[in-house]
This record gives sequence, C-alpha cells and structure tokens, in this order.
Amino acid sequence: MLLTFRVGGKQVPQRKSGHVTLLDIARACGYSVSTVSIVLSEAPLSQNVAASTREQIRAMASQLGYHPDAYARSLRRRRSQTIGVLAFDLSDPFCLPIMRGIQSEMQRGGYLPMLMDAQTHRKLFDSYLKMVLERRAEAVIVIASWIFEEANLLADMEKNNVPIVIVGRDLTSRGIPSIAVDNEEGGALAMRHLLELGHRDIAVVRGPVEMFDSEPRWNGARHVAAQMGITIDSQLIFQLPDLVGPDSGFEGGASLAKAMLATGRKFSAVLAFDDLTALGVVRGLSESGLRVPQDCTVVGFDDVLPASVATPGISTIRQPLAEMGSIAAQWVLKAIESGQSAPANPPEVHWAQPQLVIRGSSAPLHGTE
Amino acid sequence: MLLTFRVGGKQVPQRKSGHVTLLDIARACGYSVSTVSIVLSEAPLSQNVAASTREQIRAMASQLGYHPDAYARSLRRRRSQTIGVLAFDLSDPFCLPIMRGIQSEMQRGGYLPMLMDAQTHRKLFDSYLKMVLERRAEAVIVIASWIFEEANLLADMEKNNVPIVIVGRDLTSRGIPSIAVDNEEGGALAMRHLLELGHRDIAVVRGPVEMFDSEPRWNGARHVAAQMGITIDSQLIFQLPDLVGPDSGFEGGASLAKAMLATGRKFSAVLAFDDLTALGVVRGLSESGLRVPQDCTVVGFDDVLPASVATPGISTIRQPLAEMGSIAAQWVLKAIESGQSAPANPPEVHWAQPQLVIRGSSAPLHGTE
DNA sequence: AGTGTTGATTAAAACGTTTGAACATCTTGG
DNA sequence: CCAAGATGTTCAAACGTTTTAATCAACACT
Repeated sequence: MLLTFRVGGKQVPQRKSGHVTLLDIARACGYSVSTVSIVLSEAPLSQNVAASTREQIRAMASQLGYHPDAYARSLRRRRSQTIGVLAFDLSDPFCLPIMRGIQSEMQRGGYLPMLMDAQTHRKLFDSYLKMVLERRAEAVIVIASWIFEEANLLADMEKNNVPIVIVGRDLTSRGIPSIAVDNEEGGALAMRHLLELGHRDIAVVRGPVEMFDSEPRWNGARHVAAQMGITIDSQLIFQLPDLVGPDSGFEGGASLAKAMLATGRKFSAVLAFDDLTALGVVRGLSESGLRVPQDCTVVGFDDVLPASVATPGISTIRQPLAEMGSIAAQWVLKAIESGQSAPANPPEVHWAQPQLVIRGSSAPLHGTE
Repeated sequence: MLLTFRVGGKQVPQRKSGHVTLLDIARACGYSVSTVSIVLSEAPLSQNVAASTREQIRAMASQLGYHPDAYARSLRRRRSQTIGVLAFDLSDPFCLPIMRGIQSEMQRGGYLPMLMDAQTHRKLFDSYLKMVLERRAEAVIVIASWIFEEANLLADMEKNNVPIVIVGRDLTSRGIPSIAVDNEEGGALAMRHLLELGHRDIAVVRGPVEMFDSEPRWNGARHVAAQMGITIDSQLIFQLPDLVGPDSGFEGGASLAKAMLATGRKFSAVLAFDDLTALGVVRGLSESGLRVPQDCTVVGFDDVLPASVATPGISTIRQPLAEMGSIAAQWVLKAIESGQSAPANPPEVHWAQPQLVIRGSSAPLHGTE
C-alpha cells in the first residue's frame, strides 16, 4: 500500500491517497500506528510514552506535513465537532454579524461552524440541509429563513437527534427554539422617535406579506401612534411587493417613494420596513427633488452596513445581531452537551431588545428648513 | 450494538451514535448491509437487485430518516467532495459575489464549498487553513487575504497534494495560481472618466501601504493623467492609514476628506481607493458643507452593495467578482480532476477586466452648478 | 448428470483513526 | 528467584461506508 521508489537517490514515499497518514509516520520512524496516534492526539496514554519517542514522532509528523484525517477521526470518535449554519441569503448584510456572533462562541467550544448560503433558493436550502445531516453536524443553526416547507427534513433531523435553533424568526410554533428581535418594540421605538421629532404626517412602507417581521413591526408602530392620538393616513401606508431579487427592498423603496408623492398627500417622515428599503426611499425622494432630512425624515430597521455608511446615515432600529448569534450558539452547544436532541416543550424563545440609532436621516419637523 | 426495547408495544431501535446507519436498515428489512448500500448509493450493481427489494429498502430508509454518513463514505471513497473557501474578511462586501460565483460552479460539480471567515485575524486564518487540511478538502480557494505568513502551512498543502488558488490578489510570485482584477486598468478607467468630465484638479486617496491593490491602481491613474499632460498636485495625494477596524476605509475617507479641504487647495473630484473610502469621502465633504456631485465628484472602486444603494450612487470601477469566483472554482476543479497537485510553473494568472459604472456621484465640471 | 449462464444476494476487506486490553521488558522488594 | 509494579509499546477491534469477489439458487442446454 505504501510504495517507495527512488528519486534522485532518495527514498520518497508515494501514497495513493495523497495524504500523509499515521501509517506513513509509523513506518518512517519505526513505531506502531498506535504509538504514533497516542502521541499525536495527545491521548492520556502519551504520558507513558518515552520522551525521546515523542520527540521523534512529532518531528517526523511535522516534517512529512501530517494532519490528522478529520473523517477517520470523527468516524471513530463519533463526534464531528461541527455545527451547520444555514443562511437563507448570505448577501443580506443582516447575516454577517449574526454569523460573527456564532463564530466567536464556537471557537471556544472547539467547534467548526460550516456556513452555507442558500441564496434564497428553496431547493438549495433543502440540499444544504441534507448535506448538513450527511456531514453529521452535531447541531444546526438556521439564519432567518422564511421557508420551511421540507417538514420531512426537519423530521429527519429529529430522527437523527440533531438539535436545531433558528435566529431571526420565531418558529416556536413549529417546535423550534428561536431567537428573534422584538419587532413590536422596534416598531414602537421607530414611531416614538418620529413623533418626538414632531412629525405627524407619516408614510409607512410595510414589508412584503410573506415576511414574518412585517406585521409586528407595524403593530408596534401603530399602537404608539394610537396612544398619542395620531392616526396614520391609510393612503400613506404602502407595502413592498413579494420579493423577487435580492435588492427588491431598495428598488421597492425607491418606487414606493414616488408613489407616495403621487398621492398628493402631505407627509414629513417615512417609516421604512428595513434599511435597504429606507435607502430606496431616500433615492426615490431624491430623484423627485426632495432632500433628506430637510424635506423628509426617513428611518429604517436592522442597522446594516449600507445604512451607516450612506450620507446622510440612515436612522434605524438596531438589532443586537452578534449577540443573537452568540445566544444561538450557546443554545446549541448546551443542547449538544446535554445530549438532549429534542427541544424543551414548549421550545425556548429569546426576544432580543432593539435599540434606536439616530443618524442624519432624521430631523425635527421644520427644524432644518 | 443495536439495542432494541419496547415502547408502547413497538420495537424502537436505539443507537448509541444517534444516527441511523445502513445496519439499522439492513436489520429492519432483513437484507445485508451490502445490499442496502448498493441500493441506496445507486451503485451500478443496483441494477441487479430485485425491484421489489429496492423498493422495500428505499421505503425503510426514508421511514427511518436515513442519511449516509459523509465521513464514513469519504473515508472509504477517498474523496471528500469538499473544497475549502477561506475568506480573509467575509464582512467585506467584496467577498460575497466571489463566493456566489464559486458556489454556482461547485454545485454542478457536486462539490460542497466549506466557507470560512478569518475575520481579519491571522491566527484564525491559520487555524482554519489547518482545519481545511484536516477535513480533507480536495482544494482550497483563498479570497483576498493579504497575509500569507504561515509558509509551512502552504508547504503542508503541497505535501498533501491540495491544490490552491487565490482570488483577489496576484500571488504567482509565491507559486500560487491567482485571479485578480487588472487594477492598473481600473485605475486608468477611473482617471479617464474624471478627465473626460473635465476635471483637472483631482484629489487622490490611496489605499493603505499593506494593501497590494493600492499601488497598481494609482499607477494606472497616474499614467493616464500624465498622458493627458495633467499633473496631480502632490499635496492632494492622501493615503489611508494601515487598517485597524473593518470600516477603517469609511472612517479614513471621511477624515481625509476634511484633510483635503484643510490644505486649502482647489479640487473638483476625488479618486478614492475603494467604495467604502468613497462613501467616507462623501460623508466628510458633506459634513463640511459640500455637496456631491455638485461641488465635487467622487469615484470609488469595487462596486459593492453600499455603493449602489447610497444616494447619490457612487460611480465606481466594477470588478467582475462572480466571474472571478467562477474561474477560481473551475481552476480548482480542473486541478482536482487532473490530479495535478502542483500548479503549472509558472503558475497561471487571470487578469479580470474592470468596468466603469457611472452613477450619481460624478458630474461634469461646472455641469450642474 | 454435468456444464454453463444468469440473477440476486452477501462476506469480507479496506479507508485512517482511536482505545481498552494485552504484551514485553525492566525494577524492586521480599 | 519469584511476585508485583512500573514503564514503554503494540494488538486488535471498532466507527459506517463501498466494492470486489464470492456464494447460492434456479434454470437451460448438451
């Protein structure tokens, strides 16, 4: 199996697999595979191995460029030290900070997060979920996917004892532990901000119907308005179309801004579903000759990168994304540790507290004119 | 090893590993592991298996929620069907489209890209590179990392016959096949654009010294200016500080914009190192009361999302990122197929052609005033 | 009855690890 | 001189697959 032949007078090991194995090292320095394994994996037994032997084996390993085969090791140890992270659309700037939160938590646990990007495609999502199962991820974190058709895949996760957590959406109704922002509170924060600035005529862009976040955000906003005795002109309530492309939020915002103006109704502020939409609104207003914030205040939701680097910066409701990711990671690690495949009944839910971030896109009514 | 006990009068298999295996299925329907394997993996031999048997096995597999163990399979087949994708900083919007290009190419090859994000940390980068090696990725694509200290890890890749390709940087000097944008041409395009708009007094923000892209971009721009007989005021040439945080481009651009104004020199356009820097410049100018593009034109480089959704949109030099990713993927797939671990000597390099994208941030000199 | 042929299934080895048990070889004390 | 530890090393089985070669039954043809 290990052929050796001479090249330039020197013995060169030639492997089929192309990878250096324990056997290669064992042969090269005259010990058994067991000993080599014990030394290199720093098993407890390695204390009984002569220091000189240890030295020799280590030296040879690094000389040959040995790296243990995670497949063989995982097979034997029955632990993959891997958790799957399945993002529905990684190009959504929303995902990154969550991912970072997950990652930092995983590192200390010695786990490798396998990140997969479904690119908004249901089929891809399913096929990745399958791969995650096949690669024996010990748990799965799903980021903000609003599809979950493949109930049998979920059932398969259960059959195979793989704990799962979703972040960015409340799916406790389906029995999945969830971490999500308190959208209602977020919507309320945004509306309160506008009202405090003195705005009374407020246009609203709601999210697409299929987006689970849309409803509660609007509810939160509406209640605050109602409490203050303000009514929102129903002619000024718009809704993003169901998403098609990745930047449909931006496009939608831009065209709805024009639609707002076309109604002829008066408004001094726009409450947008999310940051991209808000940026779209700014664009739309700008193309119609209106300036933000002088002529109209705009606020978004999420606090993603483009919102902070635009000028004016977009006032927004920040989600503590990294923290949410980190909590998700802690949950799955705990689930793995405790060996509990099934979530608590009812499954846990964590509501992250949103936070108002004031930037250049908001101004008091008549303040800067 | 497979214990069974009764629950509610029904036989329930109870596995240690928590995962359904071929053996479970074999027992459950009275065939051997071999047969089950042959059927479920759709090996050529499966044609000889009685149709009824196939049916039965498949049914049982899906009922139990079986998914083949990728570890065991890869161990046996000696193929992981995985390639490692190592991003130096995934939060750079630059990475995503590249990743998408890679992904779409990988899918058809049936490969899984394992995406890892080094978060700009050298140590993380190395540790992920090691993991990639351990997980027996059949090849590695590195995205735009400007560190490559760990020469011994690279040497290990060679020892283990793992082909590697880098995208976003020319590292052929280190013997690594590379895919990068033609920065010189890009710089030239940007400068030509400004000159065609009539600008003559142009401020420049160069990238940090450690950024390999910086020099050629500036060279391309400089040559074009020289050809047209224009000299750039050396007082108006600035340089971003070495990066510390992720948005140092933005911060740097903003503060340098103020530095430009502080020189008292006249300028009507700014050529920024990249899009985030350009956005920073816009912010800086705006805070000093200047409007873009009426008072000053700004162009960036890369064409990342924030540049397109800001208002005004940032004129920029687009890199064909998805295409670059796709080429990288094709290269590694080819390398895997041909079994050539070592790259050609000299290693191949692909120069992607940049493209000017004109947006609202550029205006002809005196055009809109 | 012997010889193929075909069709359906399986036994067994291998992939590269890890690990509990076993095996030598030395000390040491009785 | 043997029992009883230490000390250092190895055997062999196992993890869940895939795959080659083998088995076995049934059936057709000389």
